Amino acid sequence: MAVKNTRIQREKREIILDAALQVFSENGFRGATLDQIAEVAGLSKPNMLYYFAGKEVIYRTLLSRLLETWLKPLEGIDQAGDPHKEIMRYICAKLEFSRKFPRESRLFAIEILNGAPRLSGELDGALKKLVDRSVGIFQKWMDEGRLAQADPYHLIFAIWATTQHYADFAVQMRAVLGEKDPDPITTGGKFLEDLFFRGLDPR
Amino acid sequence: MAVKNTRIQREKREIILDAALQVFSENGFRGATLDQIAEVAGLSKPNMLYYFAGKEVIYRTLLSRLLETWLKPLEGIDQAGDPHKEIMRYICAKLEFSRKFPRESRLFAIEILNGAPRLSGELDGALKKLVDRSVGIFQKWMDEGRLAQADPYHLIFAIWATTQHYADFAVQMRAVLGEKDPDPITTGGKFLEDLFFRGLDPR
Amino acid sequence: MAVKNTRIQREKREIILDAALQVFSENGFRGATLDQIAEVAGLSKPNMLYYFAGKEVIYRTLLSRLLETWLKPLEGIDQAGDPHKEIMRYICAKLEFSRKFPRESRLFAIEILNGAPRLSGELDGALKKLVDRSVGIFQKWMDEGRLAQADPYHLIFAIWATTQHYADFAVQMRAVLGEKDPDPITTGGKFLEDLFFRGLDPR
Amino acid sequence: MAVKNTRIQREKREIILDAALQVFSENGFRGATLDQIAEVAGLSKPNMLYYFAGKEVIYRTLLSRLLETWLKPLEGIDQAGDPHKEIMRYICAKLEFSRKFPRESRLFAIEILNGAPRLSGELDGALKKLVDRSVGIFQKWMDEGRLAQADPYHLIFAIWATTQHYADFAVQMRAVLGEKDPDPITTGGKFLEDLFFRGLDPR
DNA sequence: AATGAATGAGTGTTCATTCAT
DNA sequence: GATGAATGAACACTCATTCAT
Repeated sequence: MAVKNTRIQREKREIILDAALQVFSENGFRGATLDQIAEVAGLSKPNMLYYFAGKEVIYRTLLSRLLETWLKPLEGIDQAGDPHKEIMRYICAKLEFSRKFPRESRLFAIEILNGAPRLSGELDGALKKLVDRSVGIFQKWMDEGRLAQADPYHLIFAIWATTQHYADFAVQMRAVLGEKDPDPITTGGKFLEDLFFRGLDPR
Repeated sequence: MAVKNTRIQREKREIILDAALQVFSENGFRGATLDQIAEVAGLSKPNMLYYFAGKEVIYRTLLSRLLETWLKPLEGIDQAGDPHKEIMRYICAKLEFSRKFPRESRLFAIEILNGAPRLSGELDGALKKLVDRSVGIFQKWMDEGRLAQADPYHLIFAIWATTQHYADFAVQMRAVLGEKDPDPITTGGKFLEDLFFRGLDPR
Repeated sequence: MAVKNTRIQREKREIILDAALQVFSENGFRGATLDQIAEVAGLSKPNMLYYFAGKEVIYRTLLSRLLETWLKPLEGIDQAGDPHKEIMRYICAKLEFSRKFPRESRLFAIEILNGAPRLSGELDGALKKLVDRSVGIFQKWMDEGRLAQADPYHLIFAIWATTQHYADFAVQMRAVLGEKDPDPITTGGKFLEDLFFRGLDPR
Repeated sequence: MAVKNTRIQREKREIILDAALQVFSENGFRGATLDQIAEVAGLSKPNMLYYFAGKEVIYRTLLSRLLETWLKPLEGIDQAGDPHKEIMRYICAKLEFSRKFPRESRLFAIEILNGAPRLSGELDGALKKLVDRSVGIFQKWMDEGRLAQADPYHLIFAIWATTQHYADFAVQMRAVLGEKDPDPITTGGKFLEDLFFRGLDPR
């Protein structure tokens, strides 16, 4: 079936993708079933398959759409800006992403953990290009003495790791923190500024 | 039938658990099949089920065993030692874990990402207790001015996030780094010392 | 709703039946899908079902229409004519049918092979009557010494078998003949005259 | 699962193939369902799939096995023998095949009718080779004046067509003959000798 | 007259688990 | 201890048909 563009088509497709996000992010690709997705979406299974050709298609649509959103903030780093502010802006953007879109973050994490079988092409392509651009900016800043010398690639990895952790490992955080911290992401934001720009050694 | 403890019993159980680790860490609980595990283990499926009552049992055995290993290094932090050295020792221990046991790390990550349905009890118990102990040490160091003030819980989260990232997101790292860095974990170790103890602001 | 008979109605019905012939003759009744037929016909599936009540109806319409065409030449055998010429005329008519309407021939063959579940009534009726008429003519000719004595029923079967073979087993023929015979049906016509009226024994 | 060769394996595989022959020959590949086959075989569907990897495998196993049987008699034509007797021996062998294995004949016919999608390789290979051999013998006989001149390929086609007709179009024969001929194949054998070796022209 | 949307009943296949030996 | 055989419950996907407009 050719993809139509009527209002109802767009709406239903959104509903399905949202349901799919829910289910896939909880169980990964193989762990999710179309029955679950259809139930969450409030559709019959065949009706759902009227809008998407199959499980794989739903998943890939979800992933590629997600990758765009996921990469957006990285483009926003401005070489002309202040390094400290620019990096904190990126960290905060990532934390907000973890707050608002934890399911998307988990879906992405699961895909990578499983070896990114349905994403590898895009990782080598779009992602690599964007990372290289940011790395260039970081390197420039370091060369100009506006940023401490440190491996720029691993800096990006560290930002990703720490910020996504608030979405991906939320269950563990909650288990550890209990009731102590009702808003770990906000606390985390402050902590990360301390960590990234002051370090742990006392002054 | 009670689980026996003959040598052959123990050996076979080890072989099965190792195979299960392989398979579960690649596909998660639902994505793995007993057939795969049995094949990797070199046993027939019914024979495997002679040693473990079912899929769930294999998985849980694996997880709880893993949790022990996973928590060990945390116990090693010595309040009497030098904070910088102690924390770096822990970071390096975790990085080594990522290097030597990436499958274990991924298995653990997948379980948490899926909401830790088969681990929640242990997270609230053993893990929380051990974290609280370390947090106490960090807090003490901070109070004594030997460590910069920063949220000790989030410090632990940051250590976990950054170090485990080298195992869990290895595919993504390789896609981004290409051939540039043949040994990201070693580079990462140096980077993390820079990051954690010097920060990004230039001096 | 009664079937109307406007020009457009008739035209659309023809288009559908032609598409159905195409698809049914390639895959049999169960192997064909309404989607395929609708696509070949260039109609939407519900629109197609506006003209025919269902899959079964399309198939039966096709079959009964086919049976008429299929039986026509048999009526043409003229008792007053020359036996040799009359029979060869029938054989040639059947061969032409195989040349021009191989899909119809195959559809018919598949239906019979499957036990003629949707045709049995018509076989006992119209077909039997017509065959009996021809058999009567053959018998007469034999009684008059104008045709060699041979079972007249099996004579008809042999004509059917040999002539339809050129449509129904065309794939096999092509596999066997390769490029040797670009026009097997013409060669077949000559061969069949040799076979039927001279036999294989040398004179 | 590797194909085992225990007694029970062989027996069950035979039972399944027999059931499959029954069902496939009635409905063709797409028309047949594994449920039907399993029921005829008296097995559960998954159990059946323990012995054969899938529908396609069952079908292909059946076909290739059938092709062997089907080609056997063709090898038996003896160049040193009497042409009339040798050909009649082949015709009778084929008629016996139609009598004893009508389901096999129909399965084969349906496959060819559908364009031989799962047999084309074998048609070009084994079949063609064997036909060419027989054609050589026929041609020799004709050159020696021991057989009337006639296209040898089409002679084979005519033999196949007329003899297989007794299996493939049995339903139609019964409809036409009614109760008149309780044993059409025997009658057919006599008729075919008349037809092939005497022709229809009166002497 | 036409079509987008919807669905119940299949249909081939997988899989954890059990049975029998 | 070990394995071949068996199965119920799923699961992804198909399809003829119906509904609503």
